[in-house]
Amino acid sequence: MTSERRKPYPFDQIEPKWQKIWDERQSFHALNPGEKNFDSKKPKFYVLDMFPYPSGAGLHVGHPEGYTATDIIARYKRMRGFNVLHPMGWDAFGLPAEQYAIKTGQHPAITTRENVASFKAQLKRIGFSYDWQREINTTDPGYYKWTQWIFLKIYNSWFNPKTNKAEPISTFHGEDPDSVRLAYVADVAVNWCPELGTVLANEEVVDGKSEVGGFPVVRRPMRQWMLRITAYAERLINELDELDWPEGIKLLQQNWIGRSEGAEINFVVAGTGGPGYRIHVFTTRPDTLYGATYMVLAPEHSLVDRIVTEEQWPAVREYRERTARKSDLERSELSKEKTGVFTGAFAINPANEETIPIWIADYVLLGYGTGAIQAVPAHDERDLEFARKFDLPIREVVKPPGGEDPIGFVGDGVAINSPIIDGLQSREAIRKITSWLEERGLGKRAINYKLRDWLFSRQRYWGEPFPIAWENGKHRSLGENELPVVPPPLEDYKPTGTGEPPLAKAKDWVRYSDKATRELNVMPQWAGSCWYYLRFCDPQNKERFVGEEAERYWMGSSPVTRHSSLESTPGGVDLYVGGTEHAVLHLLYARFWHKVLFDLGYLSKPEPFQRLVNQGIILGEDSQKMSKSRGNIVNPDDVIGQYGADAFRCYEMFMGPLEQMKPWSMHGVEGVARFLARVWRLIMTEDQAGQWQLSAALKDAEPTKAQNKILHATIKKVTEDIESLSFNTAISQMMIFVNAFTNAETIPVSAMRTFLVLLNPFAPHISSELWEKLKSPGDITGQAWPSYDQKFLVEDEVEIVIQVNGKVRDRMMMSISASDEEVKAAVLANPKNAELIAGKTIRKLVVVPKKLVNIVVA
RNA sequence: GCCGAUGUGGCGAAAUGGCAGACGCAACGGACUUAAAAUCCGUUGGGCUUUAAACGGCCCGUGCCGGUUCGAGUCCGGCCAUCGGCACCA
Repeated sequence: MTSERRKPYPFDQIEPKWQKIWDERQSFHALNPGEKNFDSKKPKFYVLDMFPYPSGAGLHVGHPEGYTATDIIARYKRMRGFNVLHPMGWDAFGLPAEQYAIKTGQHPAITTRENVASFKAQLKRIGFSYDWQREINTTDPGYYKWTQWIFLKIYNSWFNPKTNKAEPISTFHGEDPDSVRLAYVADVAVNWCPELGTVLANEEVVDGKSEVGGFPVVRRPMRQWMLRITAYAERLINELDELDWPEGIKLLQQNWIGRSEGAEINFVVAGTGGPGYRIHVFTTRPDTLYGATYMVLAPEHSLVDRIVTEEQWPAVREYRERTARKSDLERSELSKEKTGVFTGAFAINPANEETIPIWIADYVLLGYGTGAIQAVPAHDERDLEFARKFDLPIREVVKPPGGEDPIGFVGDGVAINSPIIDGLQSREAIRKITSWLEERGLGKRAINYKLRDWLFSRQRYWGEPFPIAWENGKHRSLGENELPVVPPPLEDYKPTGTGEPPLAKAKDWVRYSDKATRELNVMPQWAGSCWYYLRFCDPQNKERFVGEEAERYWMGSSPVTRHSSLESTPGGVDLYVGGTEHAVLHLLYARFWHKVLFDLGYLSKPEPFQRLVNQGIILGEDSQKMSKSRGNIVNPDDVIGQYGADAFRCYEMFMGPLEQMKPWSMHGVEGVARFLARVWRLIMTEDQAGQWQLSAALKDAEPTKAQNKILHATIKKVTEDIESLSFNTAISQMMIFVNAFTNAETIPVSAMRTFLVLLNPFAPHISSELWEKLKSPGDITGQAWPSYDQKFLVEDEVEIVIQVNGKVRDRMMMSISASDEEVKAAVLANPKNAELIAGKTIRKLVVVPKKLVNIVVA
């Protein structure tokens, strides 16, 4: 015999069998409204996974964690009578395929096709109930045609501040529509990564290095496409309120958007007076205006050139060049020590007409606020550090409430040395000085956001080309009838190294017409994932990015979930599960696109995802992050080969709470596999010849009272636990059920059938097979979810715990119907208790009905 | 530095303010077996104690310190540790 271990039950036969049946019957295909046999009486449920990038490395055990959770929900909801949309697809544009193409010359489309095929095979092997007829791929021209189409909608829109929403550009009546488009071109200092030969978004840069590959990143001005996501900052914050997302994720987005309320104040450059010589600063603390003893402009600020004095020019020029050369990494590394240079110019403080020096320093960022600040060293840590280093004056203008040292105090207190607002609390002082400034035209109330516009172009090959042509230095959109814009075939995918995109190499393709050339940049990987959940509703539609009726149905209101108190929820997808790594980027970008399309009237809801759940990371057996270098990666194929897909699924869920980070354990898989084998042997026994036969203990008998109790307790617990995504405890309860029936002389078939239905979402293969073996009617996936009967759960008697001063001393059985008074009397009559409380005074007697009595004595 | 999450046996974990450790793993003991695997049954937080042995009895125990309460893993205040996010955002 080889070392091949005998399988505890024949999962290696039944799992492929049922997967094939589901495929052939298309058991999980969801019909759209208007299709034949569509049942409009059923409520809808849209349960979505974050679709994967099909990498060459294949699936690891982290992917199927969330996928298993959603699959359980999908199967459960179907049994509860919902029309369930549960799709899967591929986020297949992106760097790895392109890098691979550079190395091997193989077209990314080929690698992508191969990787998708192996990912799909792996997912099918786990038995997920995806509707594969709805499979989509972001690199499919039939898909990215609509990604480009949405870009055109964004390009041809502007954000009308009066209506607070996006409108077609034709409704804009200003001089230059190009200045307000939601997609625009700007020369911006971008994160240029020489190694990758491309520009990266802020979010793709970690600690001054590229997130992919860890290469150094430097700042460099380039002409780039930007999306005006900042126009939506307010709505992106406010409309989080009614979403059922983890509070932590909402907070992450709020902080990312970073709303600050304050004032914009105008300073005039001394000795000039012209309107072109005003410095606008943003501050959250206008009440400290009297404490401003100098000003700082960002080194790149446009006013610097015009105000620097003759003798300061060399120093300023030298400083600017030095900061421009700094990479992000250097800027943050050197941030401990403040640097800066005096411009030689002075400004006038509008509050007291005082003349204060103007400096430049790289601790003031061009991209935030107005790129200029009033420096109040007494009440701002950074200004204080700077003032101390360069020996600038420090003036206290806020008195701390607790009598702390006012120097460096940044909290709220009472205004001092500030004639207009002296004696006022900070909050009140802010209000007063802001109106004072407003009345005199010296400033105004203002709100600022940390959020920047979205850098939307990449100098790469493997992405969606822009549907844009250039003529005489001006951009214009291509017609919708020209979509999709397909990237040209290339022999050489390598970056040009100059910052010019690889598409420049396709000379014929680039020439759009005699006069016009094509845009050479491609879109970032986020583009395809910004709207894929919409395409799933109607993936084959050739006329529209999503059919109106399909969108209204799947992205519309579903019966109110318990997580929301609202009549109608703002989000369309009922449950979205994925990793926290997308907490800000993908989820913010998708919300932004969704809102634009909603404003333009293409969608029925203002938010894409009503309920979001983040699955926790799965660590290796050594409790370390899984990684190639640690050699602790667990491959699902190995686990399934040894224990079966059902055991794999159940273990993924049994490990612990879904949201929690937890380590993998092969022993744990074994335990769950044993549980499934026990389920099998509850119904099947092996005869002399080694054949599986129906167990002799199976009878068409009524369950005993005890059996009914545990059966109904299991129905109750499993149902409630699935609803709350507490899959681990649902499985525990099913284990308790199986333990109770193991060794039972009589196993009622009816109880087993009910149990198999409960088990089905978790372990669909074994439950399907046993359902069939029991000659049960129909297919198990078409069964109705069982409900429990309270009458089986109630007992005649309950155990009452007796405590003395909070400590358990005894327990006794009491009738369920006993009144508090009867319980008290019985407890006091109990001889053992009498002994315990002998010689003491009873101070109090606490009775918790059906549970406990606490005798408080002294 | 700021924000957030987490902290319970040897391990993964469970517990509407009411018996801490369900369920699983590991370990140990037993049954079955020529033997092993598999399977089934049992023990298993720590300490003390009664007893010939067993049953039992008592005390301590949910990161640390304090509070509220008849009663706290759970609520409140303060700390510590680990992980994640942000980080010159004026």
